[in-house]
Amino acid sequence: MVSAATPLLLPVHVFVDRLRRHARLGESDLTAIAGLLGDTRSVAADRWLVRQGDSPPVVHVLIEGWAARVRLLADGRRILPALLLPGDVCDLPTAYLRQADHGLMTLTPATLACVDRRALRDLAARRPPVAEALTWLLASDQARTSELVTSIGRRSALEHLAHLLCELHARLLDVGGVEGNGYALPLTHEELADTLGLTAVHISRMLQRLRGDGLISLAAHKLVILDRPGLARLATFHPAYLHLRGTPRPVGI
Amino acid sequence: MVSAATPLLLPVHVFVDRLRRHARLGESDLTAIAGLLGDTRSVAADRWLVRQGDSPPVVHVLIEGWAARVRLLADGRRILPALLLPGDVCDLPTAYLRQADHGLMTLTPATLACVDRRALRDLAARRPPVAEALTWLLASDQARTSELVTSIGRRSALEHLAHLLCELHARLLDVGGVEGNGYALPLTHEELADTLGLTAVHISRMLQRLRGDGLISLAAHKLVILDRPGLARLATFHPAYLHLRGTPRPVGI
DNA sequence: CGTTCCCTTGACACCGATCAACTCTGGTGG
DNA sequence: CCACCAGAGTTGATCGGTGTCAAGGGAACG
Repeated sequence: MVSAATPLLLPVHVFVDRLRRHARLGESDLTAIAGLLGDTRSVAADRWLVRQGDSPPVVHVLIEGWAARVRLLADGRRILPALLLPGDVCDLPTAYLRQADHGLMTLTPATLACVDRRALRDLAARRPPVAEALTWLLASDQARTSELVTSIGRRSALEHLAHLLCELHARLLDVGGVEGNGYALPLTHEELADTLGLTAVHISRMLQRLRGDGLISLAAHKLVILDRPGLARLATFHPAYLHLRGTPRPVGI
Repeated sequence: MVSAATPLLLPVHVFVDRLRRHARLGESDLTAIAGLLGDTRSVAADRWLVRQGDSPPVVHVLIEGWAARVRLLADGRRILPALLLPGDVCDLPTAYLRQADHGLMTLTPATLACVDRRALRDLAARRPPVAEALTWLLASDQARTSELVTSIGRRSALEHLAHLLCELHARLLDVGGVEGNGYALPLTHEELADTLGLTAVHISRMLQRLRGDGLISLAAHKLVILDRPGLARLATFHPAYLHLRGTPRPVGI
């Protein structure tokens, strides 16, 4: 199930590899960062890694599987302000704030690396390029969140769903999680609903519309994009906001 | 009108003063930052400072007045993913990305300071505490945007509006823009609608509800919060996400 | 083989959008 | 100082998108 969700090539170094391609870091910087990524651990699906309000001493780097940032309101309403894919730093902002204003949980079985907050900040202080890379990560994270605000606030449910499917395609492409025109989409409708600010029932309806319009097929958590230009047009998807400049990694083993 | 909207004490140094209170910077760091804040300029209301897609060579720091980040969809739909108040850095993320994925415009007459992107990054490279302060700014910006996602995605129009009024109160308090229980709210209903992802007509109705419930009064762009606990309760407003640790500045001259 | 989620579909309710008319306000020029 | 006017706010009627509730079917897992 893990390997089905994330067919990655070099498990542990998705993150370092991404930095190599997108940030301006020398090999010694990369080695230093890799040195902080000590212990890797495996976690089952639907487990809390960080609770809202905690202040964990580490930053989590996702290596395999899917995770999400989670925000809860007092009465149980829930939203996932970020879906996290292999190579993503899950909670970089909280390394610089007193407490996490979002929780962090796995959505599939996952493997993670942890980086000590203090060690990371010390490394950044000693190596300006590392500090720049972290800042770049934060800035592009912010860009993604702004795009999400735009989608939730001003796109229709159908447009927003199409946009999410396009975004996931582009992000997975960058870490080698795409095969052909499709990818594994391990989320339930409820999880999709909570990332889009909608309800599971409505997700089901909108997926039926996308299927009926011949834009996608989705079964057994395998998504295939049948008409990529059409889907992108419907979503007004412009991948520039993802700031993925490097060439995508090759697919398969 | 400008001074009515932003009754500030030490115009040029709102920003430096905020860093002094919230970040761990030595006086020499602060002086170095202040040194970059050379030329200040005044801009009329409703002027573009940065167009979506541009890559301006400077970062804008708002000194007086209100501004906003603006995102536009192809068909004219608009959302303001951030309202910017005196002391805010308007577009720090774009200093680290190739292009701005949001525009930047003034909402009232405003005065701004510009900082050369390159000079800022150089300073951060030479002074780790400055780099940390920038990272802190980015992280708290991200926290605000996440809260916005929560509000747009999961709060009702009434709750969201109440939340915005609470947030503005807290943020203005931090820069000395609050008098008693009220503050100048120079936005039109349409601008409020575009920050909440709603329509101007609905803003009008929700403001009437808040007035009718005795929570606020609003006339001539002067907002008074009549029942702060009540408004915060309705909004489930918990100011922790703003990460304003320092003591608020005193009010008046 | 059974049970538990998860997905699907329908009927209906409701929140917020849209359209339209009217009022109020503040700024401008005579 | 007054008359005018454009933009902003208010209110009502109606529409539509999304939520809610409920029931049934199917797939995955023990």
